[in-house]
Amino acid sequence: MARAGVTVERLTLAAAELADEVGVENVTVAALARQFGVKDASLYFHLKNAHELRVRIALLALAELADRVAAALAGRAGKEALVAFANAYRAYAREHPGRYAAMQIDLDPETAAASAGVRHAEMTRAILRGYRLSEPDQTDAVRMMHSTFHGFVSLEKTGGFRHTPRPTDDSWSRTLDALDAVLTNWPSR
Amino acid sequence: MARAGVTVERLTLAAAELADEVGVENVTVAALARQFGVKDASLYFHLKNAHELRVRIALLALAELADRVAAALAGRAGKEALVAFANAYRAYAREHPGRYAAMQIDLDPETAAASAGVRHAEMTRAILRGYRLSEPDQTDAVRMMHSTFHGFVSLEKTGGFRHTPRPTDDSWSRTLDALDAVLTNWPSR
DNA sequence: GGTAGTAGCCTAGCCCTCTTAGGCAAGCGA
DNA sequence: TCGCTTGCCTAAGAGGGCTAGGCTACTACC
Repeated sequence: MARAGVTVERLTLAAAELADEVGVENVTVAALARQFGVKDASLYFHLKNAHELRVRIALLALAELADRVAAALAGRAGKEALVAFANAYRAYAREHPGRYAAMQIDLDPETAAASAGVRHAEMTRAILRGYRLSEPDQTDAVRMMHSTFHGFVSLEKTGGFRHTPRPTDDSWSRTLDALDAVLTNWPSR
Repeated sequence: MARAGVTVERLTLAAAELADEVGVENVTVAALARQFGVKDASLYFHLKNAHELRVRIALLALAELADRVAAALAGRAGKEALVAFANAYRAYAREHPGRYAAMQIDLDPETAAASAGVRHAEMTRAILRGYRLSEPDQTDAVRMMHSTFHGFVSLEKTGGFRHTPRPTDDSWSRTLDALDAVLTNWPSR
């Protein structure tokens, strides 16, 4: 019997695409096996378990997002950098809902530390260079920014903004204005 | 054979408690049936399907959270109201992780419109009375606030803040300061 | 107080998913 | 060419979701 040529990389990519189509919760080992024309049990030669599959999707997404953000950030500073970062983040979440959802599963500390999440955090910090904040305000600001981005994107996706007719795009750009304003004028204790 | 006395209300409550213990994704019809000393198939007399169970948890959580927030908001205004709202929100999410997670599943429009989510949105708007914002800034501000709260709580839970030693409580209170600052000084277009 | 009718539970059974154990064959290196 | 590793297989069990159809306890009504 011919070999199907299954590798962890190909599995992960296929799983990520499947996640974007049908949602992470429906990314099943069996469905993936079908796509590769292989029996489900065979995938356990490449994978420890179904959870590992989801973790791999998350790690892939984290890396892809970090790349995108890095590209968006290149050559920009201040508010321009903030907006570019935010838009890259939101665009990725919209284009890849399944991958984005996978990013939200909690990784164990070592995995997280080795992930592109670290790079991501560094870039968020880099934005703040345009706003001259010192510690611990910088950390707080990074957390607030990330919270706002993630919260907005997440609520937008689950329909949390649907009861008001105002276009979410407009709210998004005004939210970024507000974020820029508060970063330039960070309150003292 | 004696009747077990299963009702949709008792099922929902038990499911919500189960969700807080083991996570929504592990709230299964079978597990619930075991808790009631009943066969799993019997629950389909009370429930359309497993998804309905999760939706019911979400609706319960939405109502409970709205109650909590309403209580916290009573007699307060301005920043005090903002902080009280935010803390009630975060406290609920921490005490009831499973219920909170269930709140994030997307409800179909009619269900959402009939849910306590509406009450929740109204209360968020009520906070802004202390900040004299007119439309559409008000809507944008509501969305930004909700995004920040949800994003922070959600990232905190999944460990998104773990790579920095700073206590999340401190970042939380500073984020609220920042939010208050930007609401009092909302940027013009 | 007997007797419908229905609400509440049950068994049987199907399909799907996850996962382990053990087997066979393809293809590479010696 | 031989053998060993790698990649796939079948078999099988556990558990969850759900449907169909049956039995029983309670209710309401005459």
